[in-house]
Amino acid sequence: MSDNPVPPAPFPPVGEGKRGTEGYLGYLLRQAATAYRQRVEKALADLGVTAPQFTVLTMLHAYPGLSGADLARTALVTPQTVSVILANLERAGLITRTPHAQHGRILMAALSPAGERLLALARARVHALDPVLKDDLSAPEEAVVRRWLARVAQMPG
Amino acid sequence: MSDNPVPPAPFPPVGEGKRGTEGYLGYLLRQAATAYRQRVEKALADLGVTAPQFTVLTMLHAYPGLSGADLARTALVTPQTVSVILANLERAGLITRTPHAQHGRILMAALSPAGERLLALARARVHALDPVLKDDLSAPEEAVVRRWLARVAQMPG
DNA sequence: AACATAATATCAGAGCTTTGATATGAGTGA
DNA sequence: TCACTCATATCAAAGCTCTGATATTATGTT
Repeated sequence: MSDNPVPPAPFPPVGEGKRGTEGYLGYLLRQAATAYRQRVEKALADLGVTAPQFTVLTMLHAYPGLSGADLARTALVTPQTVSVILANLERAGLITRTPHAQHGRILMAALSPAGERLLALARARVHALDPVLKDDLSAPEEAVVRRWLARVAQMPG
Repeated sequence: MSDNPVPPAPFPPVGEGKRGTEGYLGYLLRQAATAYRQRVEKALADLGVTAPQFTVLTMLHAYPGLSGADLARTALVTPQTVSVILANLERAGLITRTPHAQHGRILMAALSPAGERLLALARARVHALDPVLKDDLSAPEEAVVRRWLARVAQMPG
């Protein structure tokens, strides 16, 4: 057995040591965001809307008339990415796009009535996840987490 | 002007109110992870390796011989996703895959010499980002953030 | 031994995301 | 006016990610 060419593949413990709180901050951030994104996708799945679509719908509800470029800057993604999401939302009849009055090139997006209805359902599902996300953080602890997340999001690319 | 069919598109302030520390925790988490992922991709771009590939290479360096299913569970993604990443890594000559001695179906992955060399370069780049990520957190604050991220990552899907 | 169950791997399709390239429109300056 | 620059939008290709389906291999049950 000792000269078996195939090593026994030591199994990494989950949530301990480098796989837990001792790991790299970036690794932890990625794992947490991945887990949360999947919970959001799961909650929205039967509504036929994806997490990125929900993000765009939410932004358009808060700020009707945003252009694709505006949305891209706000969501920290490229204009090309937003273009794909907007195309899918428009095909689903959830948004409308109208040319800007003065600026001929700009397309202003806004929720359709169907989009508003769907967003109301989606918001309830996603917001129900936030208390779980809050875990057992105390108020000062939550403030620390919020401040850190906001700073990381705003760091220069 | 008041009956202009095109509203003036109020511009959302960046980093304030709902777009800052007062926003939903889930929104903040997504924004922070997106911003960090893009910084990682930027740092790795000229090495020809992506962030997900770096993650898999790192795991295989720490635990040689992991199967695709093992990697999927560790990285919190589906086996199909890992399958795509492994195919690209193998095509690039960065990993090798050998059948398990007993378990005929399992393919054990490990870094090739080229993969080890590339990972060493990539690690230096990515690890250089961690101090920046640490921002100006005090030791107790960092502990709070780490504990929260680890918990969110381990919450049931 | 035969069947059922579970784990592993992969194919197919859809959507998200990036970089790079292209076209259009607005504004500025020679 | 013409050219230059900038912003907006989109196409194309590559990679990541998901759900759903399929094939193969072990294992456990009868």
